[in-house]
Amino acid sequence: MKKILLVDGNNLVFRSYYATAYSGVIMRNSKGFPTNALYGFINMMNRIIREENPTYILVAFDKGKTFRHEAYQEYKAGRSDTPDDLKKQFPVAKEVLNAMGIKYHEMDYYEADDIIGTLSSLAHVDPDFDCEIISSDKDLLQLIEDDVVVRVLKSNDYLIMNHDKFVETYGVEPIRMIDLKALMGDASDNIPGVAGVGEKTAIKLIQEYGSIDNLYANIDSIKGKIKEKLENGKEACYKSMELATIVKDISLPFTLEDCKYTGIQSLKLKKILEELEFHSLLKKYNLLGDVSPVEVLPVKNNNVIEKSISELDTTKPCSFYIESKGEVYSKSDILGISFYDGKFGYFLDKSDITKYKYLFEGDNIKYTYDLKKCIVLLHSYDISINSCQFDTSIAAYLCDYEVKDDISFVANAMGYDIEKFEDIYGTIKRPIDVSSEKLHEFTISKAKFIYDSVDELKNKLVEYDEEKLFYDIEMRLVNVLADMELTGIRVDKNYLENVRDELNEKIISLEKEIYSLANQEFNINSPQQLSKVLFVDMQIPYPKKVTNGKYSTSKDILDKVSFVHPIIDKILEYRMLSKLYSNYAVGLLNEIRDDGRIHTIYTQTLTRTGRLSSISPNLQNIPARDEYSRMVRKAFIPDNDSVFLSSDYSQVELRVFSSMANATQMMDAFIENKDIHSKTASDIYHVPLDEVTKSMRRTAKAVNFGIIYGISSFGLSEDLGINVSEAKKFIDQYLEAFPGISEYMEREKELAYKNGYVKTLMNRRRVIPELQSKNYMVRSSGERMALNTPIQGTAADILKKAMVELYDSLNEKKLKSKILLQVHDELILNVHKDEVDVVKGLVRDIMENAFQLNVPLKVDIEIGDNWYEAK
DNA sequence: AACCTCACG
DNA sequence: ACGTACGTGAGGTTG
Repeated sequence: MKKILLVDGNNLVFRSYYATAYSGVIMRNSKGFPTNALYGFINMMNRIIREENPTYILVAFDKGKTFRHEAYQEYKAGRSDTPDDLKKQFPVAKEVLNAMGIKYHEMDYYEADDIIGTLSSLAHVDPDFDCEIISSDKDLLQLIEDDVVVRVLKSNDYLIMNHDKFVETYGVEPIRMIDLKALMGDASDNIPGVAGVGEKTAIKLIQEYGSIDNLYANIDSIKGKIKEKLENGKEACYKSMELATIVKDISLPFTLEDCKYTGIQSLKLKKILEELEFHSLLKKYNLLGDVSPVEVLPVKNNNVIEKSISELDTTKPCSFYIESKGEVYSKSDILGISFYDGKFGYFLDKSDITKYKYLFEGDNIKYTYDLKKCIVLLHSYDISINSCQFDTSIAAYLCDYEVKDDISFVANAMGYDIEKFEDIYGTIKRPIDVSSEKLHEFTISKAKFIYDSVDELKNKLVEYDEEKLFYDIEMRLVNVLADMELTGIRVDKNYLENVRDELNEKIISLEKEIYSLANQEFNINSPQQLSKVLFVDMQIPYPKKVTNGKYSTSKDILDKVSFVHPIIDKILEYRMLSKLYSNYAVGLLNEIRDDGRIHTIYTQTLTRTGRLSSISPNLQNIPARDEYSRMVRKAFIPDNDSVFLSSDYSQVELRVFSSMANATQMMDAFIENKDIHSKTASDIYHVPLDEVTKSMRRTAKAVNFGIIYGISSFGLSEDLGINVSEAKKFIDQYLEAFPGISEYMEREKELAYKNGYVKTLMNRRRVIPELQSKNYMVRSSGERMALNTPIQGTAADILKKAMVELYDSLNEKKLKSKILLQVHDELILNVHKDEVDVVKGLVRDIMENAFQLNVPLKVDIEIGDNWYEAK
């Protein structure tokens, strides 16, 4: 069976352009020619060739001059904002395809879609051909047949849509995509659709009526608003249908057989890539040196000469990379370690690690990727790492790359070609046997990437003004976190086992009660079954409007109907206990290591705001709010002769906010050390402080939280259980009572729109592409991120800074006390009994002076014999 | 793998 | 007219 790939070239070029253009800066070569769309396009084509290894391929383009539709004028209007910088790149894209040996086609009067439609239908009738269409445009889904699939491109990966999957997703045949588009329209293709009808309604209508024609034939069976909309939009609907229909029978000057993939023409490609200054791609295609005109070159990673590890010069800077396997790194196996000195590669065999201890402990400059992991991995060999001044994973994180455990993601995002870990070693289920030769080659290619990319990342850190953040906070924090992970926290296993058994008994008896109240047995953990039992079988009224035809069984819904039937409270209790059981009793017990301690792993390069995250297990979400939390928190205990000290920042995010917004009234409250929520209540309700009621304080507290999250009246109303207009009133009163805040928020948003990113007080950056979205929801969400990130991020910066200072200070003073945990605004320390007073003073001093805001920082410190009591 | 639910800040 | 609070991780069910 032959297979032809049909690529929507226009779509790919557009996507590549807008994927990077949003950041505000368009990539250009030294002559100023825009290259951003080409870069993404070529990489994408390269990936398609690599992954699909096609024998037949065709890329279709719009000719952009004349189209079949009368609606051309409108079409053109919709696209007339195509930037010049983008238009210029199309001809070059076609040259590149030529050089890559890939056929492309464009045609007067027709769109790329029509060329693809025609070829797919040719492939469909030809028994020798299967067909795969590649695009992110859902319009093309109408072409799906049993032997025609569409690879729908998503932001980072893709989804294969075949006939069955389409039917499953939309509940109608693929050809009905036309009818759906005719109803719901498509802004990006300038298809109007029926005003007021969205995806949900469209799907429902077509599922019910089968087609547009049948829908209008039976228009009288529809009631209300929808009927009105359909009648008003009838003309637009039929017009849209015409626009949405892809032509499948144009006459093409070539056949499927003519679309053979012929492979790269090296010289041609080299010339174009050089002109574009795509050095990484030249490297990828191995086109750097002399290229013979006939040779079709394979893509190769690494042609570094490997020398014996004993020859590595320990006085020169070098990069190293530890290749390791295993899901949780501190428990994982080292496969080998590579070095690269700018010229040669070296490989250190696992069995020789101890012998070459000096390579890590010398004071020459070193670079690596995920230094914390390296420290933890080498700790068991009794090796420490000195003078590692640059961690690529952290630098890339600060430069807003998406950082994963697998180095290949960052490397490929930066234009280097490193194969994915999985592609080399397979998965746990299906491991691939890797020869020693390959292991050396792959591992060295990673060390080489680290070495080669240092300058580029350093420059970016300078450009973004993040050097201090990088060197003085994040790089120093690596050592602190490594130490915390290695130290771990002691857990009373026996006690926790008792808790587990106790919970189990309670759960079993609750289960019985619930079954008898419901008069049936079912899986309480299944939201689907539970909603049926409650809202269908037992007829408990659903307290909210039903969305998507589904009942939610979440806590806030159940809370609202708890008075209706005693089963509700039982279910809520069951839920709480089973969560406690599986997540915090069994879950934590499974994480206790042989040393009787739990060693969480902190991820320093994950969150979009600068916070840490904690995994395997997550020790940042141990219950704290209700009485049950006592049971779990009591299981965490200090070492012998020690106590826990917990120190948490009081209202740090609000303090940061008031300082950044220069909200003087709120700042005064902090300066005068007043209860902030009561003070807020007093100001928005215009009553004296001593007349603030509990309910007023609760409302004020909710609004304060809302401010931090980037307030919306809907969100506040949900939180307070009031209606939206009341919530809006509170917000208005708040903004009136605290002059400056509203202006501050507008300023922040404006800046975010202008720059495309926001910054914390320590210059941590977050790019917010959502702000460019045409979708109101997505854009508003972006605005909330723009408001929240500087606050949450600055608070994170502050605690990180305090951590490195405290860590150094404890070491310098030779104190035995150690930082064990970080939970976003608090630290938990194991403090030796002799050191309690001095450490308490030290912690307070360092945390409260970690950063100079326009208001004081304040910490609350508690001491206890377990985590519960220290809180 | 995606979704729901719920634990934390 | 949209359909929502910000940032996380984990376990369970379901497709």
